[in-house]
Amino acid sequence: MVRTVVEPATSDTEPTAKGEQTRRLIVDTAVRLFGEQGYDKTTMRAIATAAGVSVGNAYYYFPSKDHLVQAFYTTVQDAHAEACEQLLAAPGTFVDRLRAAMLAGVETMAPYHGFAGTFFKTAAEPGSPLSPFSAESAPARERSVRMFRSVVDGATTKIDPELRAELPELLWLAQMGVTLYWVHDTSPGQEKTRLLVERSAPLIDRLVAMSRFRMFKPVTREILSLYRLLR
Amino acid sequence: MVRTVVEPATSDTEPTAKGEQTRRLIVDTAVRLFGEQGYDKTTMRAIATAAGVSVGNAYYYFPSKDHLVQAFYTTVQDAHAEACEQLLAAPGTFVDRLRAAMLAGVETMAPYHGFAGTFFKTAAEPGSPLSPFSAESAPARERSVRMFRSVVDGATTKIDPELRAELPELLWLAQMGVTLYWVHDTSPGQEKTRLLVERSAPLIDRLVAMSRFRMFKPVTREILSLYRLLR
DNA sequence: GAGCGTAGTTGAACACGTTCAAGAAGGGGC
DNA sequence: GCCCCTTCTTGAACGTGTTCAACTACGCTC
Repeated sequence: MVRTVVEPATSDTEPTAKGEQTRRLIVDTAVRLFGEQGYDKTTMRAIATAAGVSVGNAYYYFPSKDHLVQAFYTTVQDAHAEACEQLLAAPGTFVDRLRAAMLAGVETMAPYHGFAGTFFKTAAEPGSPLSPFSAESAPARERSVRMFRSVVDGATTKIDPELRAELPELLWLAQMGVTLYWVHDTSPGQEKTRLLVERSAPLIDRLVAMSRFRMFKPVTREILSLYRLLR
Repeated sequence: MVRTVVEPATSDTEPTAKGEQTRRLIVDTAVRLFGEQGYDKTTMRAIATAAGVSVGNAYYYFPSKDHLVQAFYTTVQDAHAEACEQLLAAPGTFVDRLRAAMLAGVETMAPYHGFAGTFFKTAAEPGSPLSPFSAESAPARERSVRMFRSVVDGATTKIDPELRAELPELLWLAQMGVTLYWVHDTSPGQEKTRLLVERSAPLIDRLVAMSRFRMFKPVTREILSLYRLLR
């Protein structure tokens, strides 16, 4: 029996060899073109041509152009997570770790600010797979939350245990807010967003610290309970 | 060919009589169709046909389909402002007025929840005239802020003067947040959004009340200063 | 009235995202 | 070899938002 180069391909990551290859080819080409010339300028025909396949073939693998952007989105997010891993290796104060993580996010996205808006547009649509709240985004979202959990867990600062459990998700939400601001930030080099991070990190730190005092318990509880109810 | 009968329509706000009339005709038709069948289903050709004009004519008055949606948006916002005027006529506690105003907003938007998402999509784009932060939206935004100022001014509750000045804008921002949640809210009748309003109004009220205490001054100052810097 | 310039109007044409019926490639089972 | 089934691939075709050169209607001056 001749062993082919094709491995068993049970059910793990590759359904079939051939298909996965063209899929990758299309994704890579699309990601490259998105980065080079932006979302709107990059047409499905251009992607297909550059990848050496037909338009219909791209649609065999991706239901829509949006789904191709998600691949791009994932790439950026992976870069962010990777950058954070190094930054958060050593423990430190909560404020330092938070600032570092958030700043890394802004830094990672920076090259794409020009066309981020046009894909942010589709991400804002409720039903879109690109929406940060969508089921399709769940892996990326969880990865990001896990990263913020590491921010919290590696922090030497004291944090109220009840808040601590939910804090990673809340910080992720804050990061979404920063991203929202960043997308609309027209200041040169998005310096205003950097300012926002620089100053809101200590602010969040202070609020977290305050929540440990007895007199803030009711309001902290209320916020947490409301958040749990509505997410 | 059906000719619409043109009456004088003595100009009070119109630059020219004829143009303004077709403009209105197109807007009204578009708004009607948007409400009837949603954003995506309503094509520019359908609008033009229903209005009895050509496609190109619609583009003579409106640079894009998005700009037509803005007319719809303005209509809804006007309804909200009008509803609030009655609700806020008599003075009351801050929390009651805030809840009433925000709830009225949700109530006004409710009929359009089905297709709100698709137009929200374009509103989220940074450059879009539909963006709540855009120059084109300034009148609507200012009207809304003015409404929240009336919420604050008519309140019998004591409020820190420094906060009081910025509070209307912050409340408008909160309202934007509620709207953001509302758009993504898939609960029946958007009851979760109503819950959000019901419970966040007392929360905001409590935070506002707390900000009067001496020990909160620094953090309040920092928040306000950061907000002023970044808006 | 004649001429002229601006405002208003038209519909064909363009490029795009997306769909689909049709075909090609590949791989077992006999 | 042959058949059959699934996976993959194609490109023409559809409907969309948008553009544009051409045309018409109107108000103005002389």
